[in-house]
Amino acid sequence: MDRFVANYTLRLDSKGRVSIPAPYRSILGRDGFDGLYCYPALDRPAIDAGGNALMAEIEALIARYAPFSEAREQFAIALYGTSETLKTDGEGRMILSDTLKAHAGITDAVAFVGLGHKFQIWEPKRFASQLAEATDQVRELRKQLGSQSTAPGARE
Amino acid sequence: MDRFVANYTLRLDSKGRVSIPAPYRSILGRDGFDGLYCYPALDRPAIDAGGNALMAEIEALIARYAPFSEAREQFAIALYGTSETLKTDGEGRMILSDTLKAHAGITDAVAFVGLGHKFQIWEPKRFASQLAEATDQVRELRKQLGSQSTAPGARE
DNA sequence: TGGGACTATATGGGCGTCAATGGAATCGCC
DNA sequence: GGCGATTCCATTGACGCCCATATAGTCCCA
Repeated sequence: MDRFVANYTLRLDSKGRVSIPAPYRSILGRDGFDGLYCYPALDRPAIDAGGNALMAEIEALIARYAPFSEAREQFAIALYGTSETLKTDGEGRMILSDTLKAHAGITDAVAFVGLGHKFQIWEPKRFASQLAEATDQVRELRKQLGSQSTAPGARE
Repeated sequence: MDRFVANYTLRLDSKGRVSIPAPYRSILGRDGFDGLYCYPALDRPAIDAGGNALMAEIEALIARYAPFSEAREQFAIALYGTSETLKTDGEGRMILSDTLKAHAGITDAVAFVGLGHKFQIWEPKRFASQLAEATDQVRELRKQLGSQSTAPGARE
């Protein structure tokens, strides 16, 4: 299966449009999705985005609960209620809603970050610091790993 | 299959009319439903609404119980008995009945909230707090899922 | 191997159409 | 003949769609 990888930083034009990186577009195309399915990430100032694969994932999560059950309604409100299917124009651009931009703190540029089956959209500066933090953590973890004689396996 | 997603807040005009969001209208149209099937949500200050798909779901729910059983009668009364089929005007607007507006506490604006196979209509402020609650619950559940070794599609 | 043509991607802008909303006009029932 | 309800028309702002330009990477060919 195709995966979203790498990261790209692109600018919004005066009308708030952003090009979806061409590599991502072709993956979405093969996924058979016209447009872009996205929603605010739960505990990060970022936007989760993808195609049918991502939507199926959300659906599976909700489908585990019986119709009309309390839990299902709550999930549906939080997940479907905040999801959007953005249209793309002939040039492969989209327009982020104000809600999404506010959640991620996006103003005039965005960073697309591939996460495999989906990708995230960040405000570039926030992504940079997020990436630095993640890198630090990995570096720290490597130090610990390096001092061990046996293969990793222990958590923390 | 098309799903109701995202949320839109629209205002009632002086005659109590509200536009049904265009994306929802097109889904209802494809569903082959003229008008809007709706009823007060069972345990929330909101209105459940949809088309043929929603009606079929309710029918399936009721059909699970034996004819003339107490449960079936109760469900039928609660759901069918309170359902309404609202007409839409040429511009895709509807007029909520006083009963429905009272149930949801609606006065001069409403929030349409996509839940996949159906959507709900809320008083905007109430929806905001409900959404916050639902999001917290999902976030909490995701933590639990994240601690499992085989996490099903958890929302990042 | 270096240069030039070509292609594709990102970006900018103009314009027509549609959606949301407001109000007027018409029809119906009492 | 009122009065509410329904249908029709008007406005405005946003959005979709189209075309233009630039820049970078690629390919071809001398």
